[in-house]
Amino acid sequence: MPKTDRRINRTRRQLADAFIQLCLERDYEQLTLRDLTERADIGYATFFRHYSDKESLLNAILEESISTLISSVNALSDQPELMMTTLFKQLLEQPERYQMLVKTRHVSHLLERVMTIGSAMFIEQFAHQLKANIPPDLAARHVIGAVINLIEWWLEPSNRIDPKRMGELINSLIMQPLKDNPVLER
Amino acid sequence: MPKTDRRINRTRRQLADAFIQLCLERDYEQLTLRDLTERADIGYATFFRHYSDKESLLNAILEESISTLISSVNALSDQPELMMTTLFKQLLEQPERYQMLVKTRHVSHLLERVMTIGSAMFIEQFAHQLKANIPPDLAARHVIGAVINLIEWWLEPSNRIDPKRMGELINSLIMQPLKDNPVLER
DNA sequence: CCTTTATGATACAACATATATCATAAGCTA
DNA sequence: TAGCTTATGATATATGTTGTATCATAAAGG
Repeated sequence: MPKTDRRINRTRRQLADAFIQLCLERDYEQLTLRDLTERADIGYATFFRHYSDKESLLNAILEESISTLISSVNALSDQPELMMTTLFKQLLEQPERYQMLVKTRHVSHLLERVMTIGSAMFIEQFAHQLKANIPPDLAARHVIGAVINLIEWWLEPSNRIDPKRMGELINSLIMQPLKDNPVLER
Repeated sequence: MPKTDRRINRTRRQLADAFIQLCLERDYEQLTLRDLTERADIGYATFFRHYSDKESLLNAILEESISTLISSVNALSDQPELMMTTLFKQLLEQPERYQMLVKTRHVSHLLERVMTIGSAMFIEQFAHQLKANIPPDLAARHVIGAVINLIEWWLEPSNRIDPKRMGELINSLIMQPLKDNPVLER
């Protein structure tokens, strides 16, 4: 792999940082590339030498973040609660970045992206012990959607409770209710 | 209350219909007002005589829909499962409209809007029987976010399972796990 | 040190938003 | 039905954004 020019890395880092800042300050929709390049302190035309448009930059940040998260969590797919705890610890490394990502999730189609990744993991872990009469599609969607929902809540600075506790809560509120525990049947 | 000119109602109905169609065909972001007025078959400038911008039109549709939903569901706040069943039956009256609304939820801040409405209802119904150590904020956010998530899933034409069953599933997957049932304590 | 390449600045075309104007058509009222 | 009122359509225009092209300069790499 050829190493990349320092200037390229520098420009892209500035763009990503400015993008995250501005997305949290105002709405993604009304963030213009002029604002962005000004905040990033690079020339306007330079933007297009790296990304074709605003959405491409967002997707680049998303893909990089997903890689980071996957590699920190991948080995724990057989221990859902620990996996969640580890995930929240990782989010704490760059909370603003992940806040931006969940805030703009409709643009990047983050949910669909995570569904693709997480469904296999989910089915392997849960499908065989699903409660009767719960459509597996619905179950997978519920787990992933509900976790992303709580992540979004938790990323608000005043809501950042202990990652371990978040793991426990997610386990008892989302994971356990899916399992075929007789006492849960109505 | 003064009755409104037929032309006004007609124009607004055409705009709303075209808006719903186009939002489902492509993304909200790249839907232009020229596309919209052309599809609605009204003059471009006429749009601004009714709404100040694209977002205002969306919010008008949202508020009208929320009113409809609330009045169909309001009396059932003490029977969560029946309330959910009734809600899903109501969604079936105009599925495309509600699909559009959940798809554009980031623009209209639908979640925040529903949180405002639903939190009071939620606290009255659940707060006194919340499991120990679950922050009420988190619980409210979880219920409302998870229900909206399943609504979005269910509105896909191939996922429209029986409303009564959806009520049962939501009750067992989302509502019950919040309650202070001893057997659920770990 | 010399070559390569990323950047900054600038100009420009295409397009979208938002407003203003005026003639016309449609609706309301008596 | 007649006549007044008002919403609409068409058009022109100002403004701002996107995306591309060009060229001189500065920075990086070998």
